[in-house]
Amino acid sequence: MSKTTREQLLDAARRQFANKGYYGASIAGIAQELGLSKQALLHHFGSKEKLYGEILKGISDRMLSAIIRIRSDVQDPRAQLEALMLGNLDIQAAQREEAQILMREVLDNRARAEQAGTWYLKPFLDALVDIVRQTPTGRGLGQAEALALVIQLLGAISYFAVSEPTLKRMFGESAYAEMTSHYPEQLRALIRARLGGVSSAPFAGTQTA
Amino acid sequence: MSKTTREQLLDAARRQFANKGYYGASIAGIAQELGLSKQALLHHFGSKEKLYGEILKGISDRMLSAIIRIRSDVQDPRAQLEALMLGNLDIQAAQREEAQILMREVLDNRARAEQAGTWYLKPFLDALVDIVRQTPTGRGLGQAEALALVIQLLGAISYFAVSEPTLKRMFGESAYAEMTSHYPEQLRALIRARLGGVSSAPFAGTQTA
DNA sequence: TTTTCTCCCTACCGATCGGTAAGGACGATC
DNA sequence: GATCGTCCTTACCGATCGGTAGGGAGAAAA
Repeated sequence: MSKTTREQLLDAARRQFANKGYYGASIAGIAQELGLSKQALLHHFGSKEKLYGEILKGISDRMLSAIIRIRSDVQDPRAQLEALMLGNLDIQAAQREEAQILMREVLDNRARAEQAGTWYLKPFLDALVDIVRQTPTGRGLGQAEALALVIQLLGAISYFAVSEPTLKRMFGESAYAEMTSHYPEQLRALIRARLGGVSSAPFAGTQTA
Repeated sequence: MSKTTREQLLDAARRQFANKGYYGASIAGIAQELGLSKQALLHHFGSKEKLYGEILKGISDRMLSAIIRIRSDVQDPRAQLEALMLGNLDIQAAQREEAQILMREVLDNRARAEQAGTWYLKPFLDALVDIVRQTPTGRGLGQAEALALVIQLLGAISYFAVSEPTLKRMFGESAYAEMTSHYPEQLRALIRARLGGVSSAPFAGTQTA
């Protein structure tokens, strides 16, 4: 409740960038959500580009810290993957918006500030490839094959997070809710089918014998 | 070489809509690609919305006819899935652009002409769910669970098609090319791991015993 | 030759975009 | 009380957007 204007603006901006994209969202529209003029927004962030950059940085920071935390908390690489996929890239409101922003970033391929949108994805992908190649299935794979597998898994979860509004409209609220309730288990099934099952509970952090 | 102006405009429009999105692409920019003015484009299509609609319709027609063709040509449902995923949603230039457009359509969630972007996706998804529920693995799944599985598979391939420019920039042309060469086999591995292997060649259309 | 149709042009319109300029309200500091 | 920085305002700017109005070139039809 005691959120600063700046934080409220960031929230509104994240929502609008996720829903309409960078060009589709206007700084006037974002500011209007709080009953402010666009110059109030410019006062806090300087320019639209800088505002967007701050949102990207927030996403990046969250992802990287999640990697570090999970890699130190969890031992089994397959459990690490499950935790990263189901935990970090979760399906909560803010997380889904972030997934949408990332998907747009990947789609747009624009040279925004020296590929600001991609430099921070690289360490995330590298870490995932690294983890995959530590699993029994992944040990036999080359770098490119492991990357292909990572992209598949990322796609499986991102696509779901991203297509929520469309799926809702297509199948109705209740059908979508039912599907959502099944999605984590289906995702776990996919990861295990492809990489081999994890011995115990996903977050247990099974010690390396 | 004897492509009509109209067809060339459609090609240019598809490319620009894929790269920049609906709002990012301008009709003046599309027409300029052929050295024409935007009124030349408006003469052929009437409005930007109608131009975009024609492109969506083209994608829709291609997808639906692929479903019909494959469902009649191939018997085994798992082989149908493989054929639809690896054949229809292929990774050629035009197909990739179509995948990008569809991804943007799914992301945007705008009410364009009574959800023009989604009505034609529905039968495609319905068909895929139908096919999945004919496989040994899918027979035990409810509608929602089967849909979740379909979204996973669609995500795995769409995400790859869509993130090509980003991946290229991140890992370099050669690494991307190597990954691309491995992708179909990795995708087949994913489908088989999740749905059970197909007895013989994927396109053989194994008769129902 | 005149008419008509196709295809494309220049010129212009209102709306909206991101951003600048200048200043008012208000609390803290001196 | 005067000064200063924070936060926000209205007013305005140039650029670009999709779309309209009207006309010119040129082939086909009369």
